[in-house]
Amino acid sequence: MVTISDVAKAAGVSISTVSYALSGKRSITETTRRRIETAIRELDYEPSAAARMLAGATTNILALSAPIHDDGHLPTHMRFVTAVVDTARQHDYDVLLLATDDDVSGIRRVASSSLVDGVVAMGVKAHDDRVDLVRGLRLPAAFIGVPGGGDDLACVDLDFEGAGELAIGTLADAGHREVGVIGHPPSYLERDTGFVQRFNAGLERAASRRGIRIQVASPTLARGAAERAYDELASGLPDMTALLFHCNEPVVEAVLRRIRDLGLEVPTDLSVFAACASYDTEHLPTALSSIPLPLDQMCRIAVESALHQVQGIDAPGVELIAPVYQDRGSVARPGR
Amino acid sequence: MVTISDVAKAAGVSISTVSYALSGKRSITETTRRRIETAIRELDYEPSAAARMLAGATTNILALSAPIHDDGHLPTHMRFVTAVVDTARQHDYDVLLLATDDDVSGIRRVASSSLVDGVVAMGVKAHDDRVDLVRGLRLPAAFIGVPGGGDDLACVDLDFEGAGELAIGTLADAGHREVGVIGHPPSYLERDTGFVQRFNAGLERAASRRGIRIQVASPTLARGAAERAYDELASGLPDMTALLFHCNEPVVEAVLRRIRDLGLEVPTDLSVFAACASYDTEHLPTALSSIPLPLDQMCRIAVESALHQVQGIDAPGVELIAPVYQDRGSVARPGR
DNA sequence: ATGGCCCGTCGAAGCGCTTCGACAATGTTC
DNA sequence: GAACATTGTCGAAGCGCTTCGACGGGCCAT
Repeated sequence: MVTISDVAKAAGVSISTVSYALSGKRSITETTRRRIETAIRELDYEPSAAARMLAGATTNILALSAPIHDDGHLPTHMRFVTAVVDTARQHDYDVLLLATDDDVSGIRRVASSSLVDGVVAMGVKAHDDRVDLVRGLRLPAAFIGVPGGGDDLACVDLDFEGAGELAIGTLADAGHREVGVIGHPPSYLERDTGFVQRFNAGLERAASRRGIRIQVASPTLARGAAERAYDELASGLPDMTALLFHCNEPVVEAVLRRIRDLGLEVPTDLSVFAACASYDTEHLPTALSSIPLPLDQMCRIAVESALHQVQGIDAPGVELIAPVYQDRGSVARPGR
Repeated sequence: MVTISDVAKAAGVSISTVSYALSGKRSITETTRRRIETAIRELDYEPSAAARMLAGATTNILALSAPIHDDGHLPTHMRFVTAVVDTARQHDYDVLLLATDDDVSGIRRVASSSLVDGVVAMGVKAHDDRVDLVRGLRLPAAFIGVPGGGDDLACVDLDFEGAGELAIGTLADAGHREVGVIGHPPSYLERDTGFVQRFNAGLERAASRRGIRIQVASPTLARGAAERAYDELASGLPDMTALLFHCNEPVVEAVLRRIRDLGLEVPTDLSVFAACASYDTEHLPTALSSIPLPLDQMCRIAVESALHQVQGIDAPGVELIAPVYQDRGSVARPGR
C-alpha cells in the first residue's frame, strides 16, 4: 500500500507538505505542488479513508436510514435511494445503506462508532423513534418527510396541503363540481407522518371554499380493490366529472383500465388528475396531468441539509416544497 | 467521546486488556472481564470505527456495486439490494451503496482508499469491466450473475440453462407439444451476462430432445408490446397449449390480462408457467406455477463468498443454484 | 527445591493521516 | 536598514485502536 510518506519521499518534501497540498489548507509553491501531484500520479496514491477519519474528525460517509414497509412501493423507494446516493456523491460523500435493522439500532451503531457524519431518514413515521435518537446523539440528520414532534429538526417534504388545494383548485377552475378521490391504502394513515392527512386537509379546505363535493376512496393493495374503489366513487357521486389520484402507480393503472373498460374517454367523459405522483405520468396508458412529487429535489435538499449540519452551519427546520401543476391534457371542462 | 482508555481507567486495567477482552484474542480472567464489561456498559462505550480500521486491517464494510439500467426492473433491483444488506448485517458488516458512479470508478475509489473489505457486484454484464478491476486490485469480490471471462472469480447465479430444461420438461411431461415463450426485452440480450442466452439454450436443448415446438417472443417494455407478443405467438403456433414466461412482472400481468380478455381459462384452455420469477407468482391475477429466482439465496452466497475471501479462505468459482419447480396449479394436460 | 511452562496482564510501537507551532527566507514599511 | 509581516516548509504530536513481546506469578514434573 502506498502511503503519504511514500509520496513525500518521492516528491522530496515532508508529509505535512503533501497533506497541505492535498487539502489546500495552506499555500504551496506552484513547483512543489507540481512535484507532489506527479508523485501521486506515478505512485497511484490514494489516501487511506481510515486514517483520514481518525485524524480529521470527518468520515465523508452518510447513513441512509431506509426502512422497508410491507405496503411500500418499491420502485418509489428505490428512486429515493438512488437520488440520495447521487446527491451525496456530488458532495464527495458515500452512502451507507441501513435497510435492515430496526430503525434506531442501525443509526445508533454507525453514529456512536463515528462511522458516519450524519444521517438521512426516509420512510418517516408520525411517531418516529429516530427523532429522539438523533436529537439525543446530536447527530446531523435530515428527514425526508415530517415526523411528529420533529419540527425543530431538518425536514423536507412536498407541501401536501398546498398540493391538495392546488389539485382541487385546478379541477374547480376547469368547472368540475363533483370530484372522486382515490387515495393511498388505509394502512398509510396510521404509519405515515400524516402526509395523507395533510393532503386531505388541503383537499377539504379547498373543496369547501370552492363548493366542490368530494368523496375519498382508499383501496388496499389487494387485487381488484382499486377497481372496486372506482365503482364506489362512481355510485357515490352520480355527477362525478373528475377523478383525482393520490396513490401509487399500480392503483392508477388498474383504475385507468377500469375506466377504459367502461368505455369512458379521458378527458371527454372524465377528467383525471394525478397528485403527488412519484411515477412518470406521461407514459401511462393515458398521459395524466399531475402534480409531480419532487423526489430528486427532496433528496437533494435533505442531503445538503445534513451536510450543512456536519459543517456546523445549522439551518434545521421544516422545508416544504411548493407544488407545481403539470398539464398533460387529461383535465378538461366537464362535458355537459 | 468515550475511548478505550476511559474504559481501561474505569476498570482499572490497561487498554490492551480491554482490547483483548473485546476481541477475545487472549484469555482474560472472569472477574477482570466482568469489570471491563461493566465499565463499557456504564460509560456507553462504542469502539471507533476509524481507529479499528486503521489499526486492524479490516473495515467491516462491503461495497455493493448496483448500477441502474434504464430497462431494469426496479422492484427486483431493490429486493437484491435489501437481501445483500440483510446478509451482510448478519455477519456484522455494513454496506456502502455504489449506485451512481460508472461501475468501475466507485469500486476503485472505495477499494484503493481501503474503505471496504470487498465488493458484491449486481447487474453483471457479458463484458463487465469490474472483472478486470477486481482482479487487478486483488479485491475480494462476488458477482451476482456470471460475467464473461470471470469464471475464475466468485460468481453465483441460478442455473438458467437447467431452468430452461426444467421448464420445458415440466410442460412436456404434462403433454404439451407447442409452447410459446415470452422473454425479456431484446436489450437484455446485449447487456446481460447471457443469462437469457443460457436459459434459451436450455430451452432449445430440452425442446429438441422432447420433440417440443417452441417460439420465443421478446417484447420491449413499451405499452402494448406484451400483448402483441402474445398475439404473435398465438398466430405463429396455432396449436400452442402452453405459455412460458421468462420476463419481468409487468409483462406477465399484461399478458395474463390479454389471455383473460380473449376468454381463455388457465389452465383449462392454456397452461401457463413462470420461469426464473423474481416476483410473487402466488398473488398474480392467476396464481402461476413457477421456477422462482432464488434471490435471497443468491445474495447470501455472494456476500458470504466475498467475506470468505476477506478472511483469506479462497473458494472462488462459479456456483450455479439448481432450479426448483413450484406447482401452483397453472399447468395441466392440454384440453384436446 | 528447581527449572520450565502456561496464564493473565501490561507497555509500547505502529497504523496513515491532520494540524499546530516553529522557523527560515523573503517582502513590506517607515 | 531596522522592525515587522508574510509565505512556504518542516517536525512532531496525536487521533483510538490492535498486536507484539515481555514479565510476574502460579503450577507441574523432576
